[in-house]
Amino acid sequence: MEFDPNDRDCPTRQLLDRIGDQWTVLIVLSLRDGPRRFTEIGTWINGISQKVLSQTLRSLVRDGMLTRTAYAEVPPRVEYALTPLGHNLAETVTYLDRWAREHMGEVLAARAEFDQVKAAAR
Amino acid sequence: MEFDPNDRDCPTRQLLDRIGDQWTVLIVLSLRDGPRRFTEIGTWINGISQKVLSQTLRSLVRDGMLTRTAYAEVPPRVEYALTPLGHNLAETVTYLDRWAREHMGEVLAARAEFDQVKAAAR
DNA sequence: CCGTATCCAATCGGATACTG
DNA sequence: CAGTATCCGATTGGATACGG
Repeated sequence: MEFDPNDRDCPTRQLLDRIGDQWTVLIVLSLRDGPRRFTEIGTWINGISQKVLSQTLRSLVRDGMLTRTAYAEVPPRVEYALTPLGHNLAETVTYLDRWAREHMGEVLAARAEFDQVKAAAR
Repeated sequence: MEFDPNDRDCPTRQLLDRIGDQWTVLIVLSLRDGPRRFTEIGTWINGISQKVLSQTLRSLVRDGMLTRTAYAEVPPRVEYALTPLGHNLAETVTYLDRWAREHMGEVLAARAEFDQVKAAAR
């Protein structure tokens, strides 16, 4: 069976959309080194709201990337962990992470250059 | 200099956001094999509107990923091509593409499983 | 602690129409 | 052909409040 992301109706398009979700990448990265609790993830990822974190986690569980384990304790404890499939994604996403860190300087420079030329054109 | 995508104000966050843009990935992929024209890209990527294509291309040029070359012909011809930086991103994004194609089946199965269990719970 | 529910502002993105 | 401009519906996501 073949998948073609260019096709609007191909499910891979949905997958790329998911990765495209800015939060998915960060959540997956945050779980590379082992399971974490709900609040831990939220703290690690600066700026995500509780609602969005909850939504994103749920859909990642649904897609088989994460497992959710609730312990019957007081106070309650819930841990999220990557599945094998999730780990696989994490590896891929790690390339993105590395790329962003390595090339951010070039991008910033390109932007400055672009904006300057544009301003000079007036 | 260090970058931390977890920090809300870190520019790498913006970079990941850009990659997160569903269209960026597809546009970059469409240019892997060489320069293409505006309409070509739009045709290859099923479902993108002219407006969004235009916007996305412009910001990719600004970020130094793409070059835009306009030829003084009638009818006009404009070609977009990856810069070295863009090629670099393309390689990284190719991993995503491959990942999506290879694991789409598993994701689909996980979803079906998840929805079934959820339905049975009622 | 770990969420869900609701409201609402802002952004996104499609459709359409119009220029160089 | 390669865009830009405008309108507008749909989606997103934050803030807040509340429940298990």
